[in-house]
Amino acid sequence: MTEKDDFALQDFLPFLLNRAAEESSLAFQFYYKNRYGMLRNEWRVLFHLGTYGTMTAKEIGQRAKIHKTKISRAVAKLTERRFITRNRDTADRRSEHLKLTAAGEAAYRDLRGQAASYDKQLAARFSPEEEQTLRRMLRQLAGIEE
Amino acid sequence: MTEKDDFALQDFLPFLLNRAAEESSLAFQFYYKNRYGMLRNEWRVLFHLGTYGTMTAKEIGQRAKIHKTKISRAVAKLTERRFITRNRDTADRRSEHLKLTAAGEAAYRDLRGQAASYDKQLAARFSPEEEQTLRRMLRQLAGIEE
DNA sequence: GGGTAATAGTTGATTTTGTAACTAACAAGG
DNA sequence: CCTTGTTAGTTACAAAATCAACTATTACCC
Repeated sequence: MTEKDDFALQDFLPFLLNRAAEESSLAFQFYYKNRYGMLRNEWRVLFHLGTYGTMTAKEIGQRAKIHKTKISRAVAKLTERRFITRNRDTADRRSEHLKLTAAGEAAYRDLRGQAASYDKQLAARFSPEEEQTLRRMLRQLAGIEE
Repeated sequence: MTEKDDFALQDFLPFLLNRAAEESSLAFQFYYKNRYGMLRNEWRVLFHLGTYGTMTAKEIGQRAKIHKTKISRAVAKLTERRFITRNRDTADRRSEHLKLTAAGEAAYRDLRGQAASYDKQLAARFSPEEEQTLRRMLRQLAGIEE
């Protein structure tokens, strides 16, 4: 209809990235959703605490670039479900130190294993060099410092 | 805290993809939102009609993998704003053929130009070979046939 | 034909997200 | 100490996504 240009939606990086993100998230999302009733942000917070130990909401937000309201709600739900505990900092009583409970640890271990193998499966479509390049480029686009 | 494993959230492809998608969509989203008051799905529908000419809602959904309710609502809004027209198929009166109006064409042209240069800008961070590889890998992950 | 299933698209109820305003606590300068 | 500004985190309200049910039409097939 319109003049043929060499630019199509299928080539537009934001579109491609969104589609790839959605598609690749699907199978794993299914897992933590059905198995633990978690939402994406809850899984992310859980993962951070599992990986880095005790953190405050702010630190998680900075590292994962998740907005504070999302973290606040994720933390509330994870606490309610006894996956994490909150401890107010005695020096600065505005912030809280978050930490996984035993149940949280168990969920984390399970999900991390699942994530690792799923990641491997996704990456297996590419050569090791390609894979490395892909991750580097994505970090670049995501604005994540090396 | 927990045993150090070589798997971090920053390496998890679905996470990386999501972050990269979010980050890369931001600047462009600002443009079609502020300039045309469009939502992401409306811009996508517009772009499809601009690129492929007349299509039905179903066809757009299949190509872009957007759920039919999102398309239905996007189409309603685009029609209301006189960006597209709807024509019922005479043979199968369930489906409608959608087409851009002159105003829709104009918006499409503007946005496509904007998208193309934004895409170029994003890709400029990489070498031409890397860029090509990136798009191919993303198409792979997105499940878009070559 | 007449009944059942399938399809295109819409609508409504519920969840989830996004945005802004808010509370509580600390900081710093006078 | 008191005012002004900043920060950690929460909450309220609006916008959007999700999911299920719905209408209207066509297809199948006995």
